[in-house]
Amino acid sequence: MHWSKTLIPTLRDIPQEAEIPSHQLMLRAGLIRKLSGGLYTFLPLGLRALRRVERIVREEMDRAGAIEVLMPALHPREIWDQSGRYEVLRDVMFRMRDRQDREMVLGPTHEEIVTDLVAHQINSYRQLPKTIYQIQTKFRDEIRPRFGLMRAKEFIMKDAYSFDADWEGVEQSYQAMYNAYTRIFERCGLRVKVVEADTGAMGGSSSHEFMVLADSGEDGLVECTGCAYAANLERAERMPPANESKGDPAPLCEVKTPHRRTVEEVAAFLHVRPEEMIKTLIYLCEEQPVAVLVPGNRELNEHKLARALEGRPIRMADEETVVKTTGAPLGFAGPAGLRIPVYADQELKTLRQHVAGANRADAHVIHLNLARDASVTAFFDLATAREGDMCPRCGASMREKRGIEVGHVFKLGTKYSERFQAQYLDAEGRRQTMIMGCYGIGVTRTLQAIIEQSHDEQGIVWPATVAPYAASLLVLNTEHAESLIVAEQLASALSACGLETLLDDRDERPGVKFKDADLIGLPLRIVVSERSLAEKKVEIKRRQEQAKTLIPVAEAVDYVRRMLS
RNA sequence: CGGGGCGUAGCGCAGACUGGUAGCGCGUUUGGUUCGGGACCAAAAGGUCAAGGGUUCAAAUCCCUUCGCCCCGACCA
Repeated sequence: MHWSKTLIPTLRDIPQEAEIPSHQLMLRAGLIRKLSGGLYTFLPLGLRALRRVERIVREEMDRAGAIEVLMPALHPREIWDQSGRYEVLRDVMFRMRDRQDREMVLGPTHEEIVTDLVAHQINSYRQLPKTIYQIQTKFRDEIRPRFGLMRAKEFIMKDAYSFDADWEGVEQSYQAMYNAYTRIFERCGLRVKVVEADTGAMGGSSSHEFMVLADSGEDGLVECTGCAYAANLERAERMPPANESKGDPAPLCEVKTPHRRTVEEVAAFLHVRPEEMIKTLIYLCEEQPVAVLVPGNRELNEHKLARALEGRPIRMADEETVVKTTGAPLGFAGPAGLRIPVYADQELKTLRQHVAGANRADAHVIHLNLARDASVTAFFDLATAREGDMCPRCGASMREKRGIEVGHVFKLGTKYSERFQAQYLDAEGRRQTMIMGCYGIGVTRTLQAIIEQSHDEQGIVWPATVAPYAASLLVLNTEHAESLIVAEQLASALSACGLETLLDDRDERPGVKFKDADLIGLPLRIVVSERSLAEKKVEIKRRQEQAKTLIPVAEAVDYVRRMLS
C-alpha cells in the first residue's frame, strides 16, 4: 500500500481527550477516530490490525473445534423476558421500538439467542458436544465509556457458547476454550495473567479472567508470590492471620466519642489502631436488616457478602433504616446488643478485644469481645483482599496488581438451557438438559491492550503477528527516480511472499517519515535512499531495536523474510 | 447518577480576572529554496469563540440554563 493513496492521519500532538498511552497512540497513529463518547471509526491502519487479531481468534476457535455463526445484533424484547434478564440488563441495553411498535434491544451479549437456537436445532446426544461462536459487534450503554476502545458503547466481541450432555463434557469444553485463549493471547504477543473471577450477572459456577497487566487496567487483582493462585479482587480470598491467644479482655465499657464517626476519627481520639476497631455496616438482605462487620482498616467486598448470603439480593441500608435498627445516628453502629443477623469477617477472630460503635449517639465501646459481648451469626471471608495479605492456598504473601480484562470463560451450568428448554434425548431416550459454558474475548479491547503493553516513547511497537503491515518502506526522496523504482520492486516482491508493506511515498522530509514510521510502529523499517543505493543497498531496522543494517538490494527480500519468520 | 476539569480554525493552545477590531504554533493551499530524524522564505485560505437566553452603547470575556468531551466516584456510616 502506498501511504499517499490510503488514509493515515497521524497527529504530532497528543489529543487532550486521551489519557492513557494506548488511547493516545491509537489516535496519534491514525488507527481510530472518535464519533462521540464510546463510539469510534476504525481507519485503514486500525482496521487492518483489528482484522489480524480477529483472524488469530478465528483460527484458534476453529482449531478448538468451535463452529462459527453470526447472530443478529437486534433482538425482540421477548427473548430477554424469557430468560428474565430484561430487568437485570435493561439499563445496559439500548432499547427501541420498530414501526410495528414492537420493543427491540441491541444485544449486549448472546446467551439467550444462542440457547434458543440450539434448543430448536439440537435434539440428540449424538449431536453433542457443540461449541458455537461468533465475532460480532456488541452494544452496551455503559455507565461510563472510557479510554477509547477499552470500554466503549459499541465494541467487537468474540463470544462462544458450549453445550454439553454432562459435567465431564463441560469440563472438557471449558478446558478447550481455556487453552485456545491462552494460545490466542500468546499469538497476539500479549503477556496475560489468568485469574479466578466472580461470575457476576452471567451466573454460573466458576470462571477465569484473562488479564493484561497494566497500571491503567480497570480491574484490581492479587497474585501469590509463592504459588500459582491469582484472583480478581472481586473474588480474591485470603488466609486469616493466626489468632491472638493471650489475655481475657476487661469488661465491656462505653466511652464518650462526641462527633467522632469515622474509623479514623475514633481511632485517633481513643489512641487505638484502626485494625483494632470494628466497622459495622448495616445492609438489607431481602429487605431485612443485617449487620456486617469488618476490621476497621478493611473494605467490605460486596461480592463476597453476596456469595456468603447465597446470592440473596443485598443492598446498603438507607440512613433511616440504620437509625431505626441501631438506635443511633450514622457512625455509631456496633455489634453489641444488635438483634439482627450479624455476619463478621473471619479476621475479627484474630483479636480478643475491639473498639466498636455503642449504638448510641456520640459513644463507642472498648474491650469488646465478639464471643462474649455480641452474637455473631456466622464468620466469612468478607473483606477485600489487598497487597500483603496471605494466600488462601499456601499462606505466602500476595501482591496487588491492575489488569485489563481481555477474556473471560465461565461454566454456566443450566441457567439458560432450562429457561429455553435446550434439551436432548440421551442414549436411553430420556430427556436431559444441556449444560453450558460461555466464553468471551473483547477483540477491540485486545487490540488496544496490545498497544498498551507494547509501545515506547516514539510510538507503537507492533508484535509482528498483529501488525497492520509487515514493514514500512521509506522512500526518503521521492524526486529520486531510482529510489522509487527500487522501493516499488521491493514492495511487490515482498507482497508476492505474503508480506504486505506500507510504502511511504509522500513528498515529505526524511525526518517526518522517520517520526511517522516510529509512531505507527511496524515491525521493520526499510529505508531506500540515494545514499544507500549508491552502494546498491537498502537499510533495514527492527522497530524495537536501534541497530540498522545495510543489505544489498538483491538480498533484501530474503533478509526481511528471515527477520520476520 | 454525584463530584471535578474542559469546550476559541483540522490538532495543540493563548486571550477571560480588568467587556471595546479574535490571536499564536503546527497542519492545509500557492510559489520558491531545501532533502537521512517533525526545514526555511513569501503569500493565502480557514472561526456562528459548544448552544440558547440575560446584563450592557458594546460580550469569547460578566450572569443563568442546556449540551458535549475527559477524569474520579458511585458502598463503608
